Amino acid sequence: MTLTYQHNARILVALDCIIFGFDGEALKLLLIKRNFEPECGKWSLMGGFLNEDESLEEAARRILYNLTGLQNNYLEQIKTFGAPERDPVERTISVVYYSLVNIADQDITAIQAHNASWISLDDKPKLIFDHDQMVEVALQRLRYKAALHPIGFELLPEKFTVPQLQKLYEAIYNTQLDRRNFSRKIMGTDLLLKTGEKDMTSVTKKAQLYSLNTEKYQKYLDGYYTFLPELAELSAV
Amino acid sequence: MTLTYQHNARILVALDCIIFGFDGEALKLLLIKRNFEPECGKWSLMGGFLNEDESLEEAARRILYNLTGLQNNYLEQIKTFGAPERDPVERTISVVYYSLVNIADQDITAIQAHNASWISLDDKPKLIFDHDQMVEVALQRLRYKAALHPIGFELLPEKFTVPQLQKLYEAIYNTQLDRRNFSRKIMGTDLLLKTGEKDMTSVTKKAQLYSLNTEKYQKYLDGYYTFLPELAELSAV
DNA sequence: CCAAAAGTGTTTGCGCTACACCCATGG
DNA sequence: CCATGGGTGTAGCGCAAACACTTTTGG
Repeated sequence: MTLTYQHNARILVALDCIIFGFDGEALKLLLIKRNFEPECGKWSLMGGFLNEDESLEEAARRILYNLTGLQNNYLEQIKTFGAPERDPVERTISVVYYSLVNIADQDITAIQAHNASWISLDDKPKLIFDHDQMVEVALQRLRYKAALHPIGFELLPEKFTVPQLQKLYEAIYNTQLDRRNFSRKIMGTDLLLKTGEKDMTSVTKKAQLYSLNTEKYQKYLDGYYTFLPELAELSAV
Repeated sequence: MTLTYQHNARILVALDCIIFGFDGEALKLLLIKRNFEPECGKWSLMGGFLNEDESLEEAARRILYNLTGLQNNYLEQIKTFGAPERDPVERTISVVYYSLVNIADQDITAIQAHNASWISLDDKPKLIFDHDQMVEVALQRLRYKAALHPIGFELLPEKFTVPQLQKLYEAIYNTQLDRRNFSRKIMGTDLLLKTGEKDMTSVTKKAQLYSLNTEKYQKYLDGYYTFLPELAELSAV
């Protein structure tokens, strides 16, 4: 006799992705204006269902790739939502991931085909089902993580300036930082490599362009570092 | 026509619980020596399947209650495991929770009925499926969380001494701490209330018994606090 | 009176914060 | 030469780490 788990419920497993981006000014979300049922016409996260033969992370990457054309982004599982009535169509649990992408790398055609747009966190519309709650948890997690690990870089282009990095952190934590202290702290990590180039888009003094020291970056990711102490308390869980 | 998600796969959803306890000396896990299939005779975490009408947390609490007779413990979702072949019987994803319990409160009859025992982390046997990995992630998470939030108290009895609390932290992080600095740091939080009683089990000087200031405790849980700076780097993620 | 563990005090130094000042660029 | 924004330096303070000493208890 072959062993089975006969009498237990089989349930739909969905995945939803919170996709963060940064345009130099504000922290943004890639959201979908649904042109399909259910809740057609309303805003939601990008999602999909788990297939029989793929892992959760594979499914999340597939969904992300379909929407943005991007692969190998920073992707992290956050939490699984499973309230019985969360999807009115049928009992569905949803495994939620968040990803960090460099807006400049996106595939605009793919995004438009899905009827998606980048929307500032401040302008976020109400989303369907429990997606608002998912965004809330994702933002909390991003703040928590970015205060202790240098994942912010994932949102920037290859080459970036220190003031750009600062703007990013200010957007994530919705706060103001001291230019001098920020610069010293970041420089102290040895995470930045001088490229020798300067940011020519600026009108006044051109800032140095840096690239990420990927070797050190890996070490900082594996380890733990009070990246921005002043931000720690803003990242309460 | 009613809307359905017809063509997508329905999948078994399991829950597995990592149950941490502390006996005054070592950090322990409540593990099951399986007397049922599959993998009968081997060690595993306590688990079960999600029912149609319950939420994930409800299911986790049900499983925890069945094994220990305990309710209202500290319980937190960690991660969902979903590799296609993780359960050889049938495709199953597993939502993993960890809980902190006071060993003294357990229901011994229930535990024995499930063929479960408390086992020190150091003596942990190999577990079935991907359960070893789950424990690994749970321990990481406990360390990460306990360095920034005072959840350690959940593992202790109502009344406890400062040296007991210190022993607990030393067990969690597998390290030695300075008595003087530890005491000062903990006292500075105003989390402890003097009971006036003393620990009579000790042979030499009897230590003060304290209880938890639950009001302040809630605030510390909601917020963020570098509880034990020296431990922060041990809690890398 | 001694050993073992609990409790209190003190110094030192590093790192965060809050500032002031100089440099580069375009108009 | 002036406005804007980038880059570097410095003083003060608070907290954590590394210590020594006293107190309580049982034998």
